[in-house]
Parts: sequence; C-alpha cells; structure tokens
Amino acid sequence: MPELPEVEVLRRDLQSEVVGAQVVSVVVTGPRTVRRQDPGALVARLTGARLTAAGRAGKYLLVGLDGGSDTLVVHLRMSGRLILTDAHGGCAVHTHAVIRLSDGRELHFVDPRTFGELFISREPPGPMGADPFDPRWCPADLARVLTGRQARLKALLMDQRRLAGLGNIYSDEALFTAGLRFDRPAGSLRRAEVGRLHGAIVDTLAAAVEHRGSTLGDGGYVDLHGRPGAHQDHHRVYAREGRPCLRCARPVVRLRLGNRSTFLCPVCQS
DNA sequence: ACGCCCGCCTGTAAGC
DNA sequence: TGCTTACAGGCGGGCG
Repeated sequence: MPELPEVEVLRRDLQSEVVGAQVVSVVVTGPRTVRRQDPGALVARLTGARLTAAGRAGKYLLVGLDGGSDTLVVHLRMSGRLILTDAHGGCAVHTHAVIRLSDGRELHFVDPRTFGELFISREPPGPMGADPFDPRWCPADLARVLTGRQARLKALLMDQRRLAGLGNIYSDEALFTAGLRFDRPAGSLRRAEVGRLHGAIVDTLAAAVEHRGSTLGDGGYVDLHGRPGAHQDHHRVYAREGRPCLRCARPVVRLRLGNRSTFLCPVCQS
C-alpha cells in the first residue's frame, strides 16, 4: 500500500535520521529480499558505506552511498516496512534484512508478504514516468500521458512508466476530487478536465504527505519510527463504500475490476 | 504496440 | 468453536 506519499514520508525520515551515518554490518535472511543480484554483492557494497542522501523516484527509495554513484534501492511493494530501531531492540517477525549503523541503531526491512525488495543500482529498474510531486510537473505533462489513449483513465494514472507514484488509493481519491470516472477513456478528457485532474492529484498527494501517509485498517504502512499515518481519516472515497458521498450524500459505490477495488461516487464523477 | 488479466505472497476477517 | 474462503494490491509477465 505504500504509494508516493508514504514513500516520501519515509524519505524525509531517512534524510533527518540516517543520512550521514555509516553502515557497519548487513545481514540478509529473506531468500526473496535481494533477488535482482547476488545478495553477497549487496552486503559487500553496503558494509562500511556512509549513507549520503535519501532520494525517491516514484515508489522507490534511493539511499545514496559514498564511494560511487550507485544507491541502495528499496521498494516496499505491498507490505514492506523500513523501521529504525535503537540498539538492543529485537527483531519483528518477517524481518528479512538488518542494516546496522555505527552508532548501534539498525534499519530493519520487514515484509510479511515478501513482495518488497532491496538492490544496489544507480536507478530504479525500467523507465519511470514523471513524478507528480515535482513542483515542475504541470497540466501539459499530464495531457501528454493521456492524449490519444483508449485505456481507462485510472489504469493510466497507475501506470508507473507514465506517471510515477500513484496507486489504488490516491488514484481513486484524485479522480473523486476531480469529479471524473475511473473508466473514462484517457484520451477523452477535455483540457479543463485535465487541468482539474492535475490539480486534484497535486492537492491529494500534498495533503497525504502533510498527514504522514495513509495507514489502513490492516495496519500496513508505518513511518521509520513505526508510527501510523493519519491521512486515512481524510479519505474522501477510498474504503467508504455505502457511506454518504461528501459532496452529494448519495452512497459511495465499490466496484471490482480484475482483483482490485475501485471506490467512486457515480453521481459526482463523470 | 496496446490494453488487460493473473500470479506472486501471507495476515486478517468474514462466513458457514 | 473451528475451518474455509475472500480480500488486501504493486508489479512483471503473458495473453489476445
């Protein structure tokens, strides 16, 4: 569930808490956690490295390392967590990697469903779309993503090669705020609708970061200190099936497409 | 190329 | 009460 806002909150936490620290040891126990490369190579590169920066590309975290231009890349996928513990703290269940810092603190990668991963690379794998949290991202950039496409609007918003960072929660939220249906053919949006959607995406993501991300009922996402976010209390449609639309008071509807849920107000979104 | 669906995983919760 | 089933959804692969 971590999407752009949750990853951005973690990036900021890493920036203030661990950038400048030095790695003294790394233990990888999860057999799937490092799967793009030899886990031993990752351990070797990290051990002794100083952490120089905390970056983000879409939903990827990029932790800078001294002595080269490559970074530690972290993707949390569905259930991954990155937790900073004090010295002598125990390991939670499903802890797959422990990065020990010279001051005794440890970065724990915890991931029950094991979709998440770590690897060393200069960049995320594959092409990434524009980052909608970038202040330079403008309506014309969004228009370029949508123009001429038949695919459903929501599918394009969630396509990380075209726009990097939106997932199921924030695409539903942005579409509601913009008053647009998820299944509109992407290329059918008029200029004013693209402008509304651009504003809705920017506002939705900014509010979510402000509230330190969304932590759903299943308790998935927490920040670097293990604390939940608060933005779930500000969701306007997501997971509000049957409750009154905040704009027109008619019931919010949930649809299933493939294996995913989509929440919308069929009255306010067209 | 494009658009869409499934499988990967496990903890939680609802249903019988 | 205890078991079974559905569900959560990012992403890569594969299909039509």
